[in-house]
Amino acid sequence: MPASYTKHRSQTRERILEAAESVFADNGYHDALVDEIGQRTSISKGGLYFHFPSKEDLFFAVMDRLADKLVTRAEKAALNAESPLGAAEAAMDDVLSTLSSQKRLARLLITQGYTMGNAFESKRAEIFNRFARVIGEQLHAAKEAGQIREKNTDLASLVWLGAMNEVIVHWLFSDGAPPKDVISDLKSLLLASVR
Amino acid sequence: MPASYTKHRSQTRERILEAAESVFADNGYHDALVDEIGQRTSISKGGLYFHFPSKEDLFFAVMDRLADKLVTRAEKAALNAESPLGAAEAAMDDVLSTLSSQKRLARLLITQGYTMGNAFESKRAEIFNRFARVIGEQLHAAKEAGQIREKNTDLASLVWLGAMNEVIVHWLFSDGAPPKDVISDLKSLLLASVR
DNA sequence: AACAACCGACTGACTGGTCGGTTTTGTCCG
DNA sequence: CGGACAAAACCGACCAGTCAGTCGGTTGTT
Repeated sequence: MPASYTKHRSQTRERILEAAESVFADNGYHDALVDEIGQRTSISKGGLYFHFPSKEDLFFAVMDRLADKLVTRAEKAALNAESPLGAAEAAMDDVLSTLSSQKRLARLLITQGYTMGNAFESKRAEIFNRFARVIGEQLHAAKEAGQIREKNTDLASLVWLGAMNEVIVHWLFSDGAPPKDVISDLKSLLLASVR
Repeated sequence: MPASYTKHRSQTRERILEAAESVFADNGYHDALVDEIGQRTSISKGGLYFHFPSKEDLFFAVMDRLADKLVTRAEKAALNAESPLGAAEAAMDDVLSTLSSQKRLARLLITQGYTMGNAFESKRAEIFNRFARVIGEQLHAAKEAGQIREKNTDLASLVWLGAMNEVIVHWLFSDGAPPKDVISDLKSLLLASVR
């Protein structure tokens, strides 16, 4: 296979992922039509199936890509903090700010996968564990540094994540305030929980 | 319509709801088959549709019934506490204990509805708001009583609920500890968050 | 008789995935 | 350079399974 193929190949893959993200975000896994992804990319169904073996694979690829982007951003934000606890705050702050301006992606990340059925559970766990680890590592470091007194940092990171998740869901489903508007209140609640 | 009809009618309705709960819990809304609910009740599909106008209506009826049971239990548990904050704890405790022994129902309540697609969002919001209100009212009372210093009790109840939710999901998807095993640690975390 | 309750074969819309064929791209060699 | 060959990339009509909901008919109750 000539080298120049691979370049074009990955460009097309990216184009498909982009369109698929959009279609999945709007309709959820189940109600998303492969044909619609085809239309938005101007690639026929057969062409799509040349690049991805199944709708399910395509969806997982979309989710992994999205999680990568968000986790990478959050980790970078955490680097600029001067203390472990500050880093945990910064990561949280970054995720909530980012999603606040992209409601569709927030929906995709948090709820649209469930429409797939039970097969989604492990993928959801995988993705949320990645986020939990980012928070959890910082909380653990904060404990080592004597910055907080909470011992069960794994549980604490679950609590933080759950709180973030619920705030987002409330925004999505009940027209609650955008997450970024409650970041400051949320921070003091969660900081108080571990100190 | 003779009176004796209504009695038998509501019995049958109950039988259907029971079976439907089981089938929806195992398979999620989308993958659940109306025919299977028929088999488990020994009522044909046509008979089912005599009692419920659609699969969707049946599902919502199941969810409402489940939420009723849990909320009622939780409210009763809250009554025995001697302080508002104690009542909030008791409600949380009760829900987590109850669900710990009924993994299938926990799944149904927390994730299986999503498989329905976007139409589920408002029902999810409705149900979670009921739980949030139970917690929120107690936290509000606790604030009035000077028992806690947190002002934003609505946000706090969202945080509590989100934390509970995430603990349950972690148990469901990642074989984490059953919620009842972390109740005590969770309590101290959440109490610390508002005090 | 009148109406509730129930039956279950059938329909019709839906859609993921396939596959035989076509077009495009890159390579090799005279 | 050009033209022949192969592989990649793409096409889209079609297939096959699925399943909620329907409806004409039957049974049971008052």
